Amino acid sequence: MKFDFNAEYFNPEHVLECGQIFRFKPFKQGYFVCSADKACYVHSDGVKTVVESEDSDYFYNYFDLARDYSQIVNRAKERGVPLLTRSSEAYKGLRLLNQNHEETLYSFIISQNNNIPRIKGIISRICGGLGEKREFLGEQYCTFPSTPELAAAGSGFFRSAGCGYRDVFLAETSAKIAAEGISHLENLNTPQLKAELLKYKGIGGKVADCIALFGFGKRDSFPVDTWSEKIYKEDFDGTLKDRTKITEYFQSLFGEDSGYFQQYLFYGKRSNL
DNA sequence: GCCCAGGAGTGCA
DNA sequence: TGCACTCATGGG
Repeated sequence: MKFDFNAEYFNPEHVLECGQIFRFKPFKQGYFVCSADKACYVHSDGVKTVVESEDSDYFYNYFDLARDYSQIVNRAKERGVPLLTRSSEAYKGLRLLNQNHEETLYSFIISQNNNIPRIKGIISRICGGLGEKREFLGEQYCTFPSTPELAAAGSGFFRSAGCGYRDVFLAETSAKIAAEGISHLENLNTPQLKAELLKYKGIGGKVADCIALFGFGKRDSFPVDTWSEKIYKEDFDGTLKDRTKITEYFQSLFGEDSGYFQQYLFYGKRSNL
């Protein structure tokens, strides 16, 4: 099955390269993208962006296609912040993904104090070791392991996959979720969800914000990492040092647009816009 | 060899 | 509460 969408506000490169997703690779004329136990092929000619998969409904929601991003970009430009104006114009094809809860949670535990290429490698090895092998469009891929499979693997597996000291975080948190489930995380507001996420080993403020934003659709989240800190100092003349307070500063400034604007800024800053 | 990466846990004052 | 220290690992 395939469907297409206006490419102006759906650019595969912008969506995938902005740091919210770690399981994708160049494929044919676009990208091969994996999410949970599914895969799709997304490509664009600049006019139409096409998504091919075995589950159109899943990927229509995954790419957040029910939302009008032209209004978000317009609101970003109205802020009068030079970096935000440049970034939202240059990357107006960026969209926030609606990712799987558990894949997002484990992936961002791995992301702490780590760089994106290495994060991709680690997650790829975890999926290769524990996931189910499948094929789509003649391309082999592996599903993201279930929580019970991760919990059964133990810290030794995570260490061998290259997780480093994060091995025990993944082992403990997957065991806790295997025992308790995560259904209690649904239908919470953003502060409530963040407070619950902070109870897991390996999840601090920044990672909780990323999980809330990318895995639970909490668009009023504003993750603050080393890049956001740099943006705060250089582009907002900020003087606060506490990352929690920097997060609160941006949330009070951007409100319900926090998550979108954070991604424009993050991607723009990393791209040296 | 050093510094950095989408940071967080721990110990100590 | 605040702050310094430490934690694997690979790239530049």
